[in-house]
Amino acid sequence: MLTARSIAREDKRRRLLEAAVRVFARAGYHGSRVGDIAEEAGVAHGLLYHYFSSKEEVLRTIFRENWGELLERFRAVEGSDEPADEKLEGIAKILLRTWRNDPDLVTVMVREVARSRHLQEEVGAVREAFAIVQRIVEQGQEEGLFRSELDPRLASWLVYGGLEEILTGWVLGQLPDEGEAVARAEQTAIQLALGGLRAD
Amino acid sequence: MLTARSIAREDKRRRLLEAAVRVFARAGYHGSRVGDIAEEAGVAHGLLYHYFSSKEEVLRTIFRENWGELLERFRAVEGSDEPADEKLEGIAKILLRTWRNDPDLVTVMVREVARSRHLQEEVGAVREAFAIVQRIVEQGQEEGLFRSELDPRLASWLVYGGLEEILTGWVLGQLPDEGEAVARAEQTAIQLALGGLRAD
Amino acid sequence: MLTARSIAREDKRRRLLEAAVRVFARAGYHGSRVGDIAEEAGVAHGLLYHYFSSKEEVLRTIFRENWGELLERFRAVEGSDEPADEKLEGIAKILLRTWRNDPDLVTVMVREVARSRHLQEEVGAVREAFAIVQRIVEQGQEEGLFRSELDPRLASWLVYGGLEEILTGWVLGQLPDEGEAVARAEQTAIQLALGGLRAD
Amino acid sequence: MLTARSIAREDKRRRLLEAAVRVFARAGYHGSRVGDIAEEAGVAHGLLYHYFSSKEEVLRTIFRENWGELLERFRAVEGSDEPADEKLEGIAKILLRTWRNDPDLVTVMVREVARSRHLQEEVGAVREAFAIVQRIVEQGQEEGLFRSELDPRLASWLVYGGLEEILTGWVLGQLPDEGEAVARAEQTAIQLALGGLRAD
DNA sequence: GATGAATGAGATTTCATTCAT
DNA sequence: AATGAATGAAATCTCATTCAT
Repeated sequence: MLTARSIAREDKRRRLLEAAVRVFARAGYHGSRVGDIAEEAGVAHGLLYHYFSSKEEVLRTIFRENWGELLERFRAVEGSDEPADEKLEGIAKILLRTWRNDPDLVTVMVREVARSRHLQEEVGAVREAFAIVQRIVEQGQEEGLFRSELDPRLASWLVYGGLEEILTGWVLGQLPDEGEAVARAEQTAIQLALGGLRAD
Repeated sequence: MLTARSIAREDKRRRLLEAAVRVFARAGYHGSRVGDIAEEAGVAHGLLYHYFSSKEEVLRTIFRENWGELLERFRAVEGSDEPADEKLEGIAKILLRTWRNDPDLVTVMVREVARSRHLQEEVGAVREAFAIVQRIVEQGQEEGLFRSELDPRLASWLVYGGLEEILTGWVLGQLPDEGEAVARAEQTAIQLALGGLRAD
Repeated sequence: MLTARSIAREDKRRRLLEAAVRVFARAGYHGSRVGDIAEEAGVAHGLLYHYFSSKEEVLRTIFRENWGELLERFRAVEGSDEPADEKLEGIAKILLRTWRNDPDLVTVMVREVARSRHLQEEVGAVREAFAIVQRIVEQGQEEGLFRSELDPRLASWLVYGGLEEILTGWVLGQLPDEGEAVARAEQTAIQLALGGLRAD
Repeated sequence: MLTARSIAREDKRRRLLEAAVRVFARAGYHGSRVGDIAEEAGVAHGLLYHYFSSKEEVLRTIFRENWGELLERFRAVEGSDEPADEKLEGIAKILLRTWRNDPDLVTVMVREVARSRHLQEEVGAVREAFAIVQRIVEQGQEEGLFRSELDPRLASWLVYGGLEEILTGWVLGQLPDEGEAVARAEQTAIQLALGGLRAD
């Protein structure tokens, strides 16, 4: 039941998570104090422990909730009845457009989560994204669209890694990211990946 | 001059650096204490401060010395008189073969350095690697080997990111890495990248 | 007046106190959280503050109410017209039988109250018990039953301490406490004390 | 080897332990902060963790080192070739004289250790003291000095408890403790215990 | 150079208590 | 009365760094 109180509760929790994203993006996980997050959220730091068991649990939650959402969208693409190349294009667009949508979140995901030791247990959830790309590659090979001699698993890592590196370039401020540039990055990524995968 | 003393000195320094690589690989930068490094090196922890100004300086040194070596080899490839596709192949092989050569070092580079906040100042050195790949791509375009409509800078990030992701897969224990598998990864990476870049 | 409301009120208060005894016995005063007590009582922890001003006040209340009851029974023994040795026997039985009656309460009294700093102000109430024993000893000396050269105050502490140590042995699980054993402890305590006090 | 450094080291450790005894005696274990102990010892609080793994470990060490010493003396009495009554007298004197010798230490032992949950694991060491008293009682029974119908285990708890209660009275400031009073307490305790144990 | 005792800033976490609902 | 969200003081413990020996 959505009482006024349960709504308020959900609200504070959400505010803490969003504050944590901003703070982690700005100063990094290790450079952020629990008190910084609370201050950013406008609450006492003790409250954070009402909603999360630890600072690490906050990071884990950020990952879980947002990665889950991303996976949903990946799954939707996979489940569509498009040909494999269009699906891959869809994946690339979803991933790259997260940047404009929420740069802080992408920053945290790229810098604090992707290769972190804090979320080793969540590795399964990350693997799922690779598995989707891999299945799309396999589908493309079956359709005769993609070269069948390529190992689809390795290919999925290579393609995904390329996309993630673009995000990293934006996060590090090393690649231009205005609207135009984002579109060009999308195009380039898609052309390169599909060109590499495509059967002649 | 290499006196016995200066050699001994160099020796301890090196032992500390190598110990740090092992310890950082095992427990991460933040999970490692200065005392752990010293213990691994078999010296008292105070000694570390004779050779390095701080724990961070140790990480920075690891990066600098090893990245410099890698860059040397990249430059050698770039400077050779091979066609662009063979140069790119060379780069890929150098990068991927570092894994078998020194997994701990790769682990530290991938997990603690690549996207870290600790080495923002060293970003220039990383950029240099991208620049080399980018120039090779440009060379390929001039030679008519590679498609000229691709943005060479973005392409270099995409290609490099794919390679780094393979290393990450190995670091995380998610991709197989016995000799055979490494060779296949090389082949797949090269085929995919060149396939994507190649002009028809 | 005992309205339905005042009864309900009394009921919650009592439930909290009984819950506190169980929780303190299990985890100790410092190891117990106010929330644990409330949970054990099946109420929200905020409610505890309607009935008690603090966590310490809960402990104090446990002591006061139960020690008062014990004192009543001691006073009844003292006020009887039995000879001193039988009175002392009565005291010992009352004290030792509290264990079978309410082990949790005894545990709290022995571990959290008897030597605690939280109840320094209640020291007078404890002293009263010693005074009763002391007066019984003095009575015995006057009656010629007990040796008159013994300091009755010290004797009362020694006797009382012996009894409390038996309780402690039970609390710590170091002395057997099935029915038979309790009876034997009573007998031994009485024989030893009276043997020591008795004039030849 | 006793280098100047190892002596200094032992010195600081000892100073910390002695400071802890004073601070615990004054404010209780829970009322004392690690910083208070360090301040009393005249060192930085971090140093405490050089020598002890935790605040609790400090208390444990206080107990262990001092209780061990006491046990030694108990064992010496037990091992002597005196009759049982004189041995018991010896035990009583040792125990009661600890008060004048180191009131703070006795305070800590009585209030923070004896019935505490912090040192449950050390219970074996405490049991050893009871076992010694018990064996003396048994010896007395065999020698025909003590009444054989008394359970020697219970008797040892009763006797020991009486002595501990005298210490408690001193700790709580409820019993007089000048030289004269201590001597009288000794006499009374011994007369009462031996009177109770003695065969007619 | 080498050691490791000593320092102390700092960070997370706990939890009694308050108070708006 | 009853709830439990919110507060924030407080305390333990960690560990990079310094420095006397």
